[in-house]
Amino acid sequence: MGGRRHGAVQERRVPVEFGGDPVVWSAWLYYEEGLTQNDIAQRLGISRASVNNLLQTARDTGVVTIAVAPRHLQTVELSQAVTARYGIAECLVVPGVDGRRTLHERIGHAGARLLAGQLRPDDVLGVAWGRTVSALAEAMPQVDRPGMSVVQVMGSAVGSERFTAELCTSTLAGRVRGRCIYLHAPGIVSRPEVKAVLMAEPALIEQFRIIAACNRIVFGVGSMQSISIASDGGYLLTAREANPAIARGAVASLAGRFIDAKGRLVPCSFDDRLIGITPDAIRAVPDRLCVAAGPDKVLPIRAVLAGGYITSLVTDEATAQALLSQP
Amino acid sequence: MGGRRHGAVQERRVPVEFGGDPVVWSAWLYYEEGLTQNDIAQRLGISRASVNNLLQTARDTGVVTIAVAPRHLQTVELSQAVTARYGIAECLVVPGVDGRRTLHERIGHAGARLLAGQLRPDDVLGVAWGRTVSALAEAMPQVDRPGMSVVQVMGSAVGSERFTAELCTSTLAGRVRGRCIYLHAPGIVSRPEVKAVLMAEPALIEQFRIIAACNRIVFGVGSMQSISIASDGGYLLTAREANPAIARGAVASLAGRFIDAKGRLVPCSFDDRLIGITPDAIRAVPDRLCVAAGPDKVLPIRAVLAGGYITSLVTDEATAQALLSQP
DNA sequence: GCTGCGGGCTTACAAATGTCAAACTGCTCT
DNA sequence: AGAGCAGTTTGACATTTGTAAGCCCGCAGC
Repeated sequence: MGGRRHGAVQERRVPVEFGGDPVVWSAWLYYEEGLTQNDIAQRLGISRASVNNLLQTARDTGVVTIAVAPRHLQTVELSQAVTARYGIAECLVVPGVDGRRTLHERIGHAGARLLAGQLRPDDVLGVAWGRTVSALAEAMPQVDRPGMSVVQVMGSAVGSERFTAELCTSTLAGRVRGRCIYLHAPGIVSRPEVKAVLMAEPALIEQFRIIAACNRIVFGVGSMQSISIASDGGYLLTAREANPAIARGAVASLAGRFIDAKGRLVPCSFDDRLIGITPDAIRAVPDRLCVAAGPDKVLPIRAVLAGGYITSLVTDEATAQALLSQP
Repeated sequence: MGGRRHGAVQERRVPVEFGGDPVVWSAWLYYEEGLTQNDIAQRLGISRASVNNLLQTARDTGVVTIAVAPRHLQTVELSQAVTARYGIAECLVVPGVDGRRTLHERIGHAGARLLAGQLRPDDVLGVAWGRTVSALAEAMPQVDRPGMSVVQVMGSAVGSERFTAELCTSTLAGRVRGRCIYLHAPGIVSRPEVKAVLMAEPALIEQFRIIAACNRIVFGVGSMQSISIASDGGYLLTAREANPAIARGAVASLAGRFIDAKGRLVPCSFDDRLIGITPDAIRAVPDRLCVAAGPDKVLPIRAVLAGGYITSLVTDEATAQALLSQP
């Protein structure tokens, strides 16, 4: 009632002269002019709660950007130590907190920030598959890069719908408002012959041509322990198939392929049934961002670092520390 | 005491592993992880007030960036109307508020934001002189553009120390961490011969070569009413010198020269005693940002718009409205 | 060794902000 | 016309944040 009367008494809410989007106005008045939400509410003839909502919207839609410059995070000692020791271009180490967000979400968030700062207008960005990559896509701020292409680099899973390769790709493409290019093929097929047939398809040949043109790629890395989880999703492999690889030294899975502690490919029975980017092709991409953290990821991360698959790493405090303790 | 005892009892917070700058750390936890200042204080083992201070520092030093995307401000109808009607590339209209900041400060602030978003690594930025330009320089956020040059395009005044051309230039150069290039000459000299002598100096020839190389320029615009003010500063002209020009239709001063309502140069007795960029040279710069607002600036802004001296305009609500009302 | 001084940290308080259930709008459908 | 409904907006409240006066500590001078 107070509000109603107030409004009725005199002012034309959002009056004629009030030229535009109240979201933009309030964002400006609040973040740039330093007015309080109260002042703004009065000016606009709406309640303070509404102003609060407008500001929320402004943040959500990217009208205002609040960001910690990633280069400052890199000044943290841990980051620099990792960068120096493993000879990569950059490393982001996020603080280990025990809030309600999962580790994946926090790493993904940081990765998104880093990525957002790096994207150039005409980038061709390859996107792999995984829980952390998915979190990264979700956390990606809205940035306009209409000239960009976002490319799915691993075939699709059949199982769970929440972390599919397509979803990672399309979410990310949406956030940058770029072109979204799917890989229309299963991630793993039943027989090598099927793969051979598919790979001969013009559509797939074209797709792999685009994949080879990526100048940037985002991926996670799997531990051998998580293979069983992956198989739950019906995606990749059963532990039965993985065991022989483990026996031959495999410590990590990178885009579905196994590598050993030195980063060397461990050839496997199912390699010729996988459809997706190869580790060698990853290494050919100029900027290669790996997002991964957790105790079980320490060895895998070491492996991809050793293999030279990474130029940028996003991880957390504990994992970084483990990476730095004696091999 | 709570705090003291607590700290003494057991833990080294901010432990060895705490790799870095508490400013960066708290900024990340607060702005990216969404923890409250309380949570952070606990984690870091300091008081919440200190965390608040750290965050303040983080904002001041540019560790976190909070910005309203200028392109959203442009969506405000007024901006669009001005852009359409006068055929310029962009126009920023800031809300008219009656806070404690002056009009100059608010316009300068907005201009700074716009400029910050436009600057490219190798820009050569020309800087004129004026109250609003000065405010722009002060409000400029810290951005690293080490490859940039910032060039003074008008000779120096003798009078007041607060708004000198050198100060505008050097402040701006400092904010972008670019090279600062002064114009070592008076803005106006006593006799044409003096100007001729100066302009033959190799140092000045070089300077004007650099000025001609600007790909971007920032300037204000003077009204004929403000001439008397300018003369107070001992800078430009006396009303006595200006009057004949007014009689011949001058409505605005642009970098010391007078122009009429159509934007045409009004030749004056003192033109050959002014040292600085010419209006024609301004028009040769690709990106030309004009910052100006106020009732007395409406005619002058119309004039520079008519003359095609502007590609980007920053002004306020009232001025934009006046610009849009029938000529 | 005592005393006075400056910087930074803290405590306590006042102001500003976020949240949520309830009220209100502008619709559509009967 | 009236009821029902989805999406906003609002007022009240609990939490979070900003701030300023005071405290503590290390240091220089006596």
